[in-house]
Amino acid sequence: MKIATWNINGVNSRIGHVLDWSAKNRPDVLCLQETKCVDARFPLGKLRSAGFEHIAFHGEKAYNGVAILAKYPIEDLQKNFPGDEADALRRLIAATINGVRIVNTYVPHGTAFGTDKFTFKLDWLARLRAYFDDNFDRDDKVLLCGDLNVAPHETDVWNPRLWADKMHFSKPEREALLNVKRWGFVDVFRQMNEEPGEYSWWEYFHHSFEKNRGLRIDHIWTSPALAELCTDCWIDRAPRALEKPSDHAPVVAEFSI
DNA sequence: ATGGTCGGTATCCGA
Repeated sequence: MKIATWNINGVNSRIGHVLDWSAKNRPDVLCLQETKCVDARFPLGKLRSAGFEHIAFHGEKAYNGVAILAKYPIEDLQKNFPGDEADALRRLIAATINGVRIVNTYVPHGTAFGTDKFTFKLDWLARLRAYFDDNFDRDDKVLLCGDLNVAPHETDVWNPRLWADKMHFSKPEREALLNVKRWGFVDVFRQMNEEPGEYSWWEYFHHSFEKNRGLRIDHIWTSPALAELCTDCWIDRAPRALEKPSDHAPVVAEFSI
């Protein structure tokens, strides 16, 4: 079973890239973030034609939005945290597919230190941890993926000294994300890859991609039980080099399921 | 260490 996560930065603007990449890489599940469209504008027909018979999505006008595209049936679909208001930002969608509980998230960016949006980011990550405490068992097959908007370790940042006090790598953000990880998650990308210089996001400017000045902020984390079944995990940089790319690259994991 | 660059239904905002 091949599961991928990709912040697409506008699913309608990037539909060609999604279709091409899916045809070539044939994921069984593709989790998208930043679809940036209301449900009525979600390109359901095109994605169904691409072989994703089972699709769940949860979007809003212009911002946020998450989706799960799958070749197997989707069970126990959940949108946002239990108890969220109906108008809460669309940042989480979860489903059980082939016995794997998949939680696809677009963690808040944070915008700037000292703002309400930064507090919202830290609070959201605390809620994410509580959500796993309340609803999940480490002995089950559990997978958290998405744009987690934090690079957890120095090897996940092209220049840790420069980024030490910047958004995505500040101490409070790293601590909040590592607190989620302490639920019991295994970072399956790091389980499979120890080398530095592997990133999933590069700024659009300063030729960041060409210089490989990026951050690893898109992740696939699993429960220990599922990590044992992981056979490979990689970041596919190819779509980031295309014309009009998303600023993020897909992260892919394979499991012997 | 900056200036720059995207998408959205937009002429700024969020990233």
